[in-house]
Amino acid sequence: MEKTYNPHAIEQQWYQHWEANGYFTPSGEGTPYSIVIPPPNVTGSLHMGHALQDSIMDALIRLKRMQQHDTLWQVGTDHAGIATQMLVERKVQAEEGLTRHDLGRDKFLDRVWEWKEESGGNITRQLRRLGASVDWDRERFTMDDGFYKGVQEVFIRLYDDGLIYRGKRLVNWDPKLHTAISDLEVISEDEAGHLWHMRYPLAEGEKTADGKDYLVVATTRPETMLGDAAVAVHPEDERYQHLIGKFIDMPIVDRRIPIIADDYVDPEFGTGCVKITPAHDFNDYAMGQRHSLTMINIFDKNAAILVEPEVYNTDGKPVEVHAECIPQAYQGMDRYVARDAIVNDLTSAGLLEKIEDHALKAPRGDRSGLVIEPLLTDQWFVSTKPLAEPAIAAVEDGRIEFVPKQWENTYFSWMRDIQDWCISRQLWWGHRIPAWYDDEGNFYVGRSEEDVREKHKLGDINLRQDDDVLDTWFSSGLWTFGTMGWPDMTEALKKYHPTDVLVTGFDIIFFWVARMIMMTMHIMKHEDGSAQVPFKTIYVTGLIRDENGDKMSKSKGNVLDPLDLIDGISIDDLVTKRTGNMMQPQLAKKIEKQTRKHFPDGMAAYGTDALRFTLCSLASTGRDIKFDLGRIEGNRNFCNKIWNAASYVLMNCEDQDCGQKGGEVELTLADKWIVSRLQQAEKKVLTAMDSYRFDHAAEALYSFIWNEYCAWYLELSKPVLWDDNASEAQLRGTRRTLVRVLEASLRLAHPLMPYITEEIWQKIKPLVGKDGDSIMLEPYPEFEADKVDAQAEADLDWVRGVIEGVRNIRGEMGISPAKPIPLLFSKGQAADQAILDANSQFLIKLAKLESVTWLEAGDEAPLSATALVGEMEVLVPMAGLIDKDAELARLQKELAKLDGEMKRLNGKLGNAKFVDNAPEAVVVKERAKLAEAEAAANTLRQQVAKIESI
RNA sequence: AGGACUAUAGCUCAGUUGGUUAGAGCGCAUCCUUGACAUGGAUGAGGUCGGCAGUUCGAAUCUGCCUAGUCCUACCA
Repeated sequence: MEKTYNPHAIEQQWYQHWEANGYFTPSGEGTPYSIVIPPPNVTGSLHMGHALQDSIMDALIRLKRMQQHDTLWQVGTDHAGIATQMLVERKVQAEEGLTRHDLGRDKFLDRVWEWKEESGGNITRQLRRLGASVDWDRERFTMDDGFYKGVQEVFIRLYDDGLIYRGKRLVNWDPKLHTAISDLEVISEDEAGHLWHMRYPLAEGEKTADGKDYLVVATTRPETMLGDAAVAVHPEDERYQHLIGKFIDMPIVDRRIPIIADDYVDPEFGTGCVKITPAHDFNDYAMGQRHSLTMINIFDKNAAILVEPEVYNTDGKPVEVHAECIPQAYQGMDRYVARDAIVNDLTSAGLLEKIEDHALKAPRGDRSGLVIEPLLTDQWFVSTKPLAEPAIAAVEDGRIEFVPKQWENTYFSWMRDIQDWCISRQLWWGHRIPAWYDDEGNFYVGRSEEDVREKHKLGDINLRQDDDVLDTWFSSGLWTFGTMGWPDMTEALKKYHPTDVLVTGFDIIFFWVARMIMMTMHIMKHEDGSAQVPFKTIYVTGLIRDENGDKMSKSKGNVLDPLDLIDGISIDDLVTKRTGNMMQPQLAKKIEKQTRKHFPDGMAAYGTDALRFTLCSLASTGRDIKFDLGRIEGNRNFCNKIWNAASYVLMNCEDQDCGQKGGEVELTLADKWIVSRLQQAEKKVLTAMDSYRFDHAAEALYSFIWNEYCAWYLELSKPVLWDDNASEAQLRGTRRTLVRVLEASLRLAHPLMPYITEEIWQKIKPLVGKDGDSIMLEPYPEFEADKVDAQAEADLDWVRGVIEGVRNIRGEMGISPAKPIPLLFSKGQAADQAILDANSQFLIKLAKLESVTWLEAGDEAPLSATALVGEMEVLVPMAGLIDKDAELARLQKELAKLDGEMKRLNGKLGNAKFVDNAPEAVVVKERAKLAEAEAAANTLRQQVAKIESI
C-alpha cells in the first residue's frame, strides 16, 4: 500500500467497476427497498445540499443493499422550466444577439435541447463522483417522452375528475418573464416605500362629517387609481357611515365610483378609506367579488399602462362596451413612470394631501427579482382542497411519517390553509398543456388533437393547442410513479411503489413534498382501491450554510462546490469561480476579500469519503448546518488513520496464517475485548442508521475505529506479534482478530465511506477467506450477543487504567516516554494479580516498563508517585526520576477533585429526602461512588504524608 | 400579527424516557521523529449548559416568563 492515503488514486476506478458490473441495478431478490432522488435541475450543478442528501440516500441504499434487500435508487433530473428557459435566453442573447421571439418557439426549444445535451452530463458526472449508487439504467428526465405521457395523463384525469379548471383569475404576474408564477415563487421582503394620501372628491355635493367635500384615501400604489372601482370604509366607522352608498368623482379618470362598506377595512389604518382596485390587488379582488364590482385592468404584460383598459364582470367575462378610459398622457407608461406622473398631476390639482414614509413588503418574483404584478389572466388551476384532505389524513394516521417529527406541523399548517394552485406558465420550455381551442374560444382536453376531435366529434374545425406549459412542480409531483413507467402498470411500480423514504430539505416541503403526496394519492391506488402514498417516511435534512451561518448563494459568493472539497482548489481559482459570471459585478471585490480571508490557502483535496462522512456527521436534527472546514479536515485524517491501520494489518498479516483455513487459535484478552467492542459498535451504528441519526452513526464509527481499534487494539497486538516466544495459536489468533475486526469495520463503514472501504477490503479479503467481488455486495455486519464479553471489557479497562496511570505520571512529571521505568503494584487483590499475570506483556510494552513488581501485604514500597486502579496502587518509584514537590502538587490536584466530588455526594446522601425518594439503585450507586472516592482520597493523603515526611 | 426553531468548552456540535465528575472533533498548552500513521502519539487546561422563577429528593433535560438570534406563514390599503 501507498504510505499515505490519497483519495484521488482510489476513488474513480471503483465507481467504474461497480457501475460496469451492474451492482447498482436492483438485485431482484429480497424485500424491495426504494428511494427516488429529488430530481436536480438538469442544466444545473450539485450544491452542498445535494451532496448532503445524496450522501444520506446512498448510505441508506448501500446499507439496505448489504442487508440483502432488493434496492432501487431511482435517479433523474428535472427540466426546471423558468430557470432553464431564462438561462438559454441569456445565452442566445449573448452569443447571437437574438431573443427567443426572434428565433421562434420551435427553434428556441431546439436550443434548449442542445444546451441540455451539452450541460446535462454535469449533474450525472457529479453524482458519480459522489459515489451515488443509483440505477443509471432507469435514469429519467421529466421531459422524456415517456414521462410526458404520464404528465399528460395526470392532467387529463384531474381535469376529468373536476379538479382542474380554467379561469380568468388574478395571478402573480412576472412582468419580466411574462408568466404567471405560484404564490410560493413570490418572495415578500421589507422595503421602504411611501404612503400617498390622495383626495377623492365626493360626488353630488356630499360632505364628510368635518365638512370636507372629499375623502382621503391612502395608497402605496397611486398609479392603480386608473383601475379603481370603489372606495371602501368600515361599515361601523361613524365618520363615514352617511357616505356609504354615495359616490366619488374620480380625479384624472372621468369616472364615478361607489363608496362601499366592508369590514375588511381597518378603520385605524390611514384615514380608514381604501381605494379598491379589483384587477390589481388580491384583497381588492376578493372585495370586488363580494360587492360585484367591475374589474378594470390597466396594465399590459410588461406592467405598462394600457391604451384601453380591459373591463370585466365579476365572472371574468369582458364588458365589451364601457365608459372607462385612460387619459392619453399615461398610455404606454411603465408603472413607475405612471406613478410619478399621477402623483405630479394630483399635486398640481391640489389633490395630494401628504406623502408618508411607509415600510411595506414588496412581493418580488424569486427568479426575476421584479415586483410582481397581480394581473387578470386566463390560467389553469388545480383545486387543491379535495386533494389536500386525504394528504393530510395520510400524515395524521402515520401512513407517512416525517423525521424529525416536528415538520409535520409545518406540513399541516400549510395544507389546512391551502390555496388553489395556478399550474399554467407562459413559457415555452415545459410540458405543453393538453388542451385545444376552437375559434369560438371553447376548449377541449385530451391526449392529442386527434383524440380531442374524436372525443368531441369536432370534425375538421380549426383547433389550436394551448400555448402554455405546466408548472415544473406539476410534473415533479408525479416523480415517484412517473419514473417507474406509469401510466403503464409496470413491474417496477408493483415492486417499488410506494417508495420507502424521501430525503429532502425543508425548503421544498410545500413546493414539492406536499404536492407529490396530493397527486400520488389521487392517482395511484392499491389493489383494494385505497390510495398509495408516494413514500412512507420523509427524512427532512437541515440546510447547509456557510461558516457565518448564511445561506449559500451565488450572489453572496459563498457557495462551496462539493467537487472542490473532493478535488481541492487553489485560492485563485476559488476566487475566480466565485466572482465570475455574476449578476451584480460590483460585489466582486467584497466577495474576493471574504474568500481570501476564509480560505487563505484555498482548499485541500479531502476526497469523497471524507466529504460524505463529514456531511453525515453533520446531519443531526437541527435546521441549520454550518459547514466548517475543520470537520472535513478531521475526517480526512480519519480516512488516513484507517488507511494506515490497514497498512499495519497487511504488513503483519499478508502471506501469513490468519486462521482463514482453520487451525488452533488462542485469543488474548485484547482479542476478546476488541471483538466485544465491535459488537457494541455494530449495534450503535445500525440503531443510528435505522433512526436516521447519521451523526450518531458517524460518531460511533469514528470512535470505535480510531479510539478503540487503532489506539488500543493495534498497540496491544504488537506485544504478541513481536514476541519471538509467542505460540502459533497465539499469533494466528491475533492475526485473525486483526483482519476480521478490520474487515467487519470496513463493511460497517462502507455506506458512509464507500471508496476507501472498498479499496482496503479488496486487499484484505483473502486474509479473512472471502472472495466476493465487492464489499458493496457483502452482508452488513450484525450484532452478535454471544461475542459480547463483559469480563474481557472489564479486564481490559483494568489494563488501560494501569497504562493511563503510568502515562499520566510520565506526562505530569516530565519523564521521557523513551525511558523505561520500574512499576510496583500495591494493595491489590487476587483478581488484580491474576489480570496482571496474564497481561504483563501489554503493560510492559504500552507503558514502557523496565520491570513489574507485585507487592504483597506488608511489603515495604519505596517512595513513589501513585496512580490508582480501583483500590490498587500503581507505583512509580521516585528515586532519580521524580521531584518531590511536583508529585505533591500532582497529588493535591487529584485530591482537590476528589474533595469536590465527596462534598457533592455527602450532601446528596445526607439529604434524607433523597435517600427516601430516589430509586434504590440510584442511592446504591451514589453510595458506591462516595466509598470509592473516600478510599482513593485516603490513599492519596497517605501518599502525601509519606512524601512530606522526608 | 401568529407560529416554529435555536441558545451547552475559544469554534462547530452531541447529550435518548430528569439521577454522567456534562462529552466529541477542531483549536490551545507542554512533551515526543519508539519499527501503521506528524493527515501522528502522550499528557493537560478549558463549561455556574442564554437569564430569572417554578415543579422535584434531584433539572442541560420538565413548566412559565424574559433576552438574543434564525426561519416560516399571513398581512393594513
